[in-house]
Amino acid sequence: MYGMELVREGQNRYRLKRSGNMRVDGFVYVNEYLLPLVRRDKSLEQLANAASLPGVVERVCGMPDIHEGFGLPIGGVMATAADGVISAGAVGMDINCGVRLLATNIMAKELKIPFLRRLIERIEEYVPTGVGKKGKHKAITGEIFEEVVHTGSRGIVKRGYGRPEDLGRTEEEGCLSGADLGAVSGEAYKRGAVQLGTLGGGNHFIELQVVEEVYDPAAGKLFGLEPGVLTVMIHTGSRGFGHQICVDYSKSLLPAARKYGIELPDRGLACAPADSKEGRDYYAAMACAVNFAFANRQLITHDVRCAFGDIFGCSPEELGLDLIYDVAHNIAKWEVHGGRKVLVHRKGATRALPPGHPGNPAVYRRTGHPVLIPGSMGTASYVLTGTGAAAETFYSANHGAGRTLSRTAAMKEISREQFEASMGGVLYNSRNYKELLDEAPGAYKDIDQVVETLAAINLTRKVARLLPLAVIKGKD
DNA sequence: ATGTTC
Repeated sequence: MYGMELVREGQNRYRLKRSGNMRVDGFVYVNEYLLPLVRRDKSLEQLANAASLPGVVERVCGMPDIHEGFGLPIGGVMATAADGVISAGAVGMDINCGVRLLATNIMAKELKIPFLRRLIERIEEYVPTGVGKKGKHKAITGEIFEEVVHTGSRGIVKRGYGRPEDLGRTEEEGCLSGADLGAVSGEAYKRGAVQLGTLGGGNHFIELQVVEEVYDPAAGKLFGLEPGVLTVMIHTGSRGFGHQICVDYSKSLLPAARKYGIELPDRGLACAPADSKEGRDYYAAMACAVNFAFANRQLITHDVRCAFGDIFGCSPEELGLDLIYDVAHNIAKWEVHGGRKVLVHRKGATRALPPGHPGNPAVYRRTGHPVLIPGSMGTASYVLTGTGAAAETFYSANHGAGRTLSRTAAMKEISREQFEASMGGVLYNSRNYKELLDEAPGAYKDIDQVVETLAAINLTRKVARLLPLAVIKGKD
């Protein structure tokens, strides 16, 4: 359909030149290791498709962890003007899939392997994991769910599941405004109302980690990250609730696009003008799922703190377990870029505001907020900060390692020996390695390469590298 | 990602 011509624009940056119906160019950020990977699937074609949508501004961006998705590639950023479109497929199935990181005041080397195992077993007693699981908190009723989709983390913290300071350490303070449950289908309501406080499956996890290296001691100190410290990373999203909202609106935005005379390059990019009834409805429903996901991670944080308190035999407060930050990886948000208000769709991309930007929480104004990048199970994760130079990506960074094998390919191609070797002794909760093969480190790109690609050209700054000790994955 | 082939 398009030539997919990539022109090198200096180190690690390639321009996807405008052709066909594209309204803007694309920037794709890859190094020598990642460049061949980006051509193995339909990522570039999907990026070009997004660049053809009405109202798209400046450029579409492909992060180093880019891979083929539904509509927009995962690792894609698209910003649209106030008179442009909003697209459900450009946010993704798992709305506000995201990550939060807790810092303890415990030195990881003090913990023996049997103790770590007891810790993850106790966390699993609190947090249901796996596809289709329902929440355990009897007090979290349908009524609370209805409030939470409008108030996000706030509705959870005010009931005692968290600390007031957690809110200021969450993107959007844990609540995206404009949510309206009236825009959500009965089906989505039914699936979501019972899933608060559940981890889910796929790439979601709770991981115990140790700070291996700190690159920026000043930022590290502010974040509570010093070498040897035990951290907890929580990666989950809006579960069946966000999934159903994406499915519902990907369908209903098809006739809407026709109605407004929008030529769709791909059904996966079904969209409507952001300022239309259909577009506003999607935004209102998406915001419900965003708030659900913030609340979900908040409730799980509470459960993790309880589990630590149980196993250490003290109050969780004595162990630190402070929230460092919580970031969204799949979201569309109104932001000001280049002096105008645009709707930034980030799908598998992390907001990365620069130091001094007023959108940072007060506590992180000087450094820029922490940018949390989970690696695959068994491999390192990173904490970064944004830079002023990243204005060209609408202040966005990559969101993880990014897949290199599909789930089915990974199940078929990775042997038990390869799996165990790649895990390097990291504890995991599953009794059967086969349940985890689709998430094996070998199914993902090299996280160090992905992170270095943006850091090398000053689009991010590395703060710390974290190594996994024990991981809880969703399983049946 | 997902009541994973509603």
